[in-house]
Amino acid sequence: MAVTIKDIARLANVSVTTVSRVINNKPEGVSEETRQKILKLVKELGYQPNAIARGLVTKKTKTIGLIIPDISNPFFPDIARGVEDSAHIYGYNVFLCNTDDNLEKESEYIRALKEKYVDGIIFTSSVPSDYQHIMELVRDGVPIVMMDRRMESEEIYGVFIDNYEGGYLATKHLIDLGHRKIGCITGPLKVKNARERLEGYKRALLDNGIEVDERLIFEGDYKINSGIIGTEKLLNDNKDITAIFACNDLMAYGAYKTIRSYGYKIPDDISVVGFDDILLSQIMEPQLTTIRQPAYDMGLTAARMLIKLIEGKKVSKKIIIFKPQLVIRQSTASVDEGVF
Amino acid sequence: MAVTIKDIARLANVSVTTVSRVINNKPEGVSEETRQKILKLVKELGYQPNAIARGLVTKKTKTIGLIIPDISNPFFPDIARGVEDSAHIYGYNVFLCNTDDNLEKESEYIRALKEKYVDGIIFTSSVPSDYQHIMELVRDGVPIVMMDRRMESEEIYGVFIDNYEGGYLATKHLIDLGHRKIGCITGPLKVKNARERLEGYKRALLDNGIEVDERLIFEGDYKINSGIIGTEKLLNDNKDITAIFACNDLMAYGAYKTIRSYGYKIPDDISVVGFDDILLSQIMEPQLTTIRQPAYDMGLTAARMLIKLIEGKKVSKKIIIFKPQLVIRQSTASVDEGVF
DNA sequence: GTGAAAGCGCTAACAT
DNA sequence: ATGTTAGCGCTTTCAC
Repeated sequence: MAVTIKDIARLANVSVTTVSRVINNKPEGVSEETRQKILKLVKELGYQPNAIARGLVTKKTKTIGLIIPDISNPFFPDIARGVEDSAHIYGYNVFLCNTDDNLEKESEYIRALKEKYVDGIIFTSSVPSDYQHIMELVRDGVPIVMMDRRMESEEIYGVFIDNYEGGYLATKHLIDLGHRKIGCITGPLKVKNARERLEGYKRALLDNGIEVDERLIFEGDYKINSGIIGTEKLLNDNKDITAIFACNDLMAYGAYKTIRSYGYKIPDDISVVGFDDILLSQIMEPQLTTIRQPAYDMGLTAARMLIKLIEGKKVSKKIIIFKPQLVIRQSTASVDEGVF
Repeated sequence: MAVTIKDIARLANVSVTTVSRVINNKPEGVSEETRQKILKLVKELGYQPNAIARGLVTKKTKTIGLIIPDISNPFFPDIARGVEDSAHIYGYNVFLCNTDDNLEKESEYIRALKEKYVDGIIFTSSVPSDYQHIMELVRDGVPIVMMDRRMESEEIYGVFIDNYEGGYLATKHLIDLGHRKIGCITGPLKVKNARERLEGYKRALLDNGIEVDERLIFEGDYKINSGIIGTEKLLNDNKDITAIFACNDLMAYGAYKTIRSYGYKIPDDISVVGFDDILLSQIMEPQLTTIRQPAYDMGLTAARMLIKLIEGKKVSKKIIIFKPQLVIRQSTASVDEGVF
């Protein structure tokens, strides 16, 4: 049997109230003498407060939930690490939940997290627009912060990256290099960030007097394989294509594979730009030019925001938007004019 | 205010006991009629049991802790995913804890997890041999399962890979290809798995009549940079080296970089073998020959084992050892005899 | 400065 | 088949 507050109280000849005051560092109403006596006993007996009992009365558990699609997708570990680091600093623990973008699993996790009285939840999931269970959380007063997945509602706090600008930057970079026939392999278009990146791509084209050609757009799913297939389709349908913007690095890697198998060289024949800047992008050869998302910082920020919300502190902005950054490496080159 | 068991009881004109019986699916002692009445109310009011209150009395929280060095190290996400999947199946949630192999952080997490009354803990950490706080957990009766980090104690459950055999396989493969001067970049030797891989390397050498040459061994730390530095040292000190066994894939990648910068070709001039088989190893060029660890399965297995322990079920084996597997890709080739 | 008592929401003997 | 009661370990009024 673990030692409880009662044990300490009995041994110190004081009430549990007094012990409670000491272990919670309440400054008032305990003489230095008794405080020391209690602290001594706490140490000797290795007393650890029971967070469950405490949680039952305070309704606070110092626990948050992190809901992501899949921790083994290389984009998420950095986010998770940021969230966890932030949480740890403030004395919180984090429940890891993988939904595989499955609405049902997401609901299950939400239910479980509510039953366990987490103090708040961070969502980094890319589920379509069925936000019902999320709005329900808001209504129930559970603090939540969205990441990556933008909500329409003004009610909701979140940290995001400017996906539109990311798509724009990537495309603009290619245009500046002289490319005109630029393929785009998008994420799943039911996901908002995928639509935004695509919008950025289109706008950059338009701003530079290039028409949007639907045959140059392929809807992928952010996984390697769709990069492979998408590039095949793009290459087959557009003989004059000189560049591909893959809307994440994993698909860019898929694009590499196909481009190679067609006997083309990167970037000599085809330039490629990715999105995310995961470790992979530095390891691929040639190293991938990509749009950097500061995943770790975003995780850090989201958790900090959530905890402020939980603790009733002022949160200056409801929405924090990080700026994407173009990282130029070796997968992009200017169009060799001789080609034309 | 959330709806409680009392509310349901009142509205159903029954006692809380009866409600408790129903929501916990106790088969005995509730008429079908009242059961239905209660279930209906539960649904209507959206009643969710308070897991904190339940935990306080049952001393079970349906929660486990996962302690790893760093989720952003590419080796751990798959493990974490396996653990979480397993946990989810059995109705458990998992706390993610990153220690950075820092003993102090590990202790902090253990304390926090104990305060939160997790039902058990999985350790995948590579801290040196200060096992005191772990033995303390065992003494306290907290079920724990070790992964990757082998304990001397017979008391402790765990799932591991045969690191010795992995090291042996890697080295033997190189020897079979005709290599004689084989460098080895180890993990941090305070970590047991690092020592075991090195042992496998040495034994394979010895078994094939090759002397162990300490100048061919460099102690790294499982990070990219030590692969870079280690290879520089190895290459400088041993002009006739033809192969390198990097004790994980990240260091193998570092080795690639150095080998390239010296103007050598892989595998023509230098063969490289890694360890882990993370996604990276397929993306590197040439694709890395490596020793595969079934990380996801190991996570799955560890969590299943832990939960059996928690629930008092029979666990057939205290220690489960997975077999490593040599995955031959393109970074190894037979020694060009012309070299000699 | 300190303590008594109530109660958080639930489970589990023990009655009936 | 159902209810009464005690109590899990803690915090929190309120009183002294």
